[in-house]
Amino acid sequence: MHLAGELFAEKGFRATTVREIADAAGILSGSLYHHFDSKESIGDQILSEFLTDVLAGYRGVDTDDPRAAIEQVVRASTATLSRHRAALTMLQRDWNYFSAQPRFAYLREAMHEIEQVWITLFERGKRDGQFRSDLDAKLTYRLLRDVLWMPTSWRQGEGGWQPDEVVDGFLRLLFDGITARNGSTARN
Amino acid sequence: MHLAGELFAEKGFRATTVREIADAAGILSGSLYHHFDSKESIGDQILSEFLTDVLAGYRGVDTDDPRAAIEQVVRASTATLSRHRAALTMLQRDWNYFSAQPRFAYLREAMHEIEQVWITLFERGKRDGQFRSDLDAKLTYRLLRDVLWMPTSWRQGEGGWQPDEVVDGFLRLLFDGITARNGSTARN
Amino acid sequence: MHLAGELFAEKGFRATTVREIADAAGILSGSLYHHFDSKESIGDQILSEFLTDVLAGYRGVDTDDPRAAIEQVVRASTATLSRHRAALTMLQRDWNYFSAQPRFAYLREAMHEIEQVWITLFERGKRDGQFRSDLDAKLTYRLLRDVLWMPTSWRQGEGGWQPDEVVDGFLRLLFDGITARNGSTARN
Amino acid sequence: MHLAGELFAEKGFRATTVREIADAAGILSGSLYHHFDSKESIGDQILSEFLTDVLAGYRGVDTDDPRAAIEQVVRASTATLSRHRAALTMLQRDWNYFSAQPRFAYLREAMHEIEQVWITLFERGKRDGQFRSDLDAKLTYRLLRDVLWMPTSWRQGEGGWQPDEVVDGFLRLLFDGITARNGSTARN
DNA sequence: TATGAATGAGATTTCATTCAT
DNA sequence: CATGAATGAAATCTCATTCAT
Repeated sequence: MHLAGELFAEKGFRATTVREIADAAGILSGSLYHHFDSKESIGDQILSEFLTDVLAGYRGVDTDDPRAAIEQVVRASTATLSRHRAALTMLQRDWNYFSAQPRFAYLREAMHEIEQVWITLFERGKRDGQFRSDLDAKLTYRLLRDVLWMPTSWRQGEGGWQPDEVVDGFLRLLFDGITARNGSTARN
Repeated sequence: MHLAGELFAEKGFRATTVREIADAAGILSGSLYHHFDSKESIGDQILSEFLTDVLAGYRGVDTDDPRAAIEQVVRASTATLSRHRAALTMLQRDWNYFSAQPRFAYLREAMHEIEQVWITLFERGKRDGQFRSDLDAKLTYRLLRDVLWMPTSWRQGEGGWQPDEVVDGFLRLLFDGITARNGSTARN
Repeated sequence: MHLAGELFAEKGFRATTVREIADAAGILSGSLYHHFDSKESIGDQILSEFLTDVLAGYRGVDTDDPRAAIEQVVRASTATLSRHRAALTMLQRDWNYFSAQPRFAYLREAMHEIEQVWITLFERGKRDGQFRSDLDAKLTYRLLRDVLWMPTSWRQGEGGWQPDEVVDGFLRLLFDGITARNGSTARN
Repeated sequence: MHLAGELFAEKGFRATTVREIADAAGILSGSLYHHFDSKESIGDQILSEFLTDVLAGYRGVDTDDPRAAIEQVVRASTATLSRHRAALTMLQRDWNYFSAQPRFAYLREAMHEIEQVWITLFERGKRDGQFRSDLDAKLTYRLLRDVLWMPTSWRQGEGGWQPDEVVDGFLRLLFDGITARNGSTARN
């Protein structure tokens, strides 16, 4: 349910009451239970759809060039993430709560698969000589994920940036950093 | 209260019950109220100490060189943030909850002051020719803050990185990106 | 409805939900209301059919000899009860619930009629000298009814007894007790 | 809690609400949870105390003579049962509900131990020649238990019998039946 | 200061029943 | 007749907070 996701994103999963969801849907709280088994099954549905979508994006990479692959992953991620903004916020905010439950074991599995994709790309780029040889693949992934996966709410509206601007700015920063230089390599 | 902060960091502010805090302290829940007015006053105390400390770090910058200043700010932030991991998690997770309350108005003010410091540094670096002239100062700040302010739990232990390694990796990424190049400009 | 009765017997009237009955019938819960006015009307139908049947058995006694009459009543009761196991369990388990409602006033009336039959037989047997003169008719009836009316689930299958074996065992116990004696007076 | 047991006995475990218990105790429903973890833990406490007491009575038999032992068991049972009238009714009424839960596994175990005591006594009496040799020990136990364990509510007040009268009537019935005879063997 | 019983508001969930289609 | 969405009352339970001792 889309409405529920918005509320979970805005107020947090625990802090959002079933009654608030029902109110937003224009029905009584008890009536929600015709559509869902429990509050947690709503969260389950939102999160599992989200991760299925994210993984599909990662698996759709169709190039062997690490730099190009990273660009594809970033653009795919960003698109997916903005489509599932609510789910992403839920995941960030209540990761400890969700990931501790057996029902949500797939969260850890999906995150692990995602990490592997990034690390593999970094390592390949280092062997190719395309990336700095002293790059710590795992550390870099962790730092990146923090940016890419940050609740994207501020990326729309508030700052007035278009999604593409944010992605371009991010890729530029990722490949080249902020230092001025002759002949930048970013942005094909 | 330090114990309370740890619990808030682990389970979230809302999800942590007063009884859990009291249990951790080895007293009964009712007895907590001899030490604190309310659960929110515990949160208030933790968060305000945290932000006071962060701002002190930002105000301690003692150089006019943007690049050096950014390094100082990053190192100071990282140190402060790792000292207040609990507070940081609380802020991230329940930002909407806290920032909506008049009692926590200082949160927005502090965040605004921090943003101004970064933007000023970026703009000065662009004028100096030290940073790329097409850098979007505000966007870059937002992207950076996401990394710097991410709950840092993963940065210790799990990956086995020392704090300095994380900071260095971050600065290197920030200044130079991941692309290989002759004559890196990063430190050490 | 037979399905409903089985469920009431298995889980109790209160604990059985309308949806469970509908599920067992292969329809949706709302559709049940095309067949019945309410959950209680299902209970009403089951219980009234049961008691009608029981009373018919009691009224069918066609001998004046108390001992023979008791045998007839016991055999008739046992047969009826095993045909209405579900109803019997409902009556036992939720007697307080049903008997407090005006709709189910006939329950008390039927039970009273049954008690009168037994007491009359005992008193007649005492006058005849067939039964012990110190027999407390009412107390004996109460003790007996407890056995006869016990939910008979254990009497089938589990122990492997045939219905006749149970009845014979009961009658033998009733007439002679457990003590060994020369020349038993029990049947077969 | 004694009050809760009375209500459970009167209305059934499921049908008794936590609020009714709290009302009876003169507190609010939420306040009950200072004393008990859950409604079921109240039931647990009541039932386990009851069965502990019953088993103690059975284990206290101090004679090898089957007839005397049965009398001891009956008298002990009756005393215990009347002390735990509420628990007994709960057990009868909601046996299916309780015994299906892992938490209440001890119920089945206790009932099994009790059954063994009776069967052993009957078998010994048959070998001694004291009881009828054609007595079905298990069937007789089941019939007896139905009487002894029937909710004893009616045994007080309504009929006006003293507990001893009921026990004596029961024992007389058990040993000798209802048939008139020269020289009864009942009642030492 | 600590205890522990109690409060009272509110959360999630259940369920018999209704009704437009 | 059946569906399935919705109702609304009520049930169990949680939890921050208070207060007499």
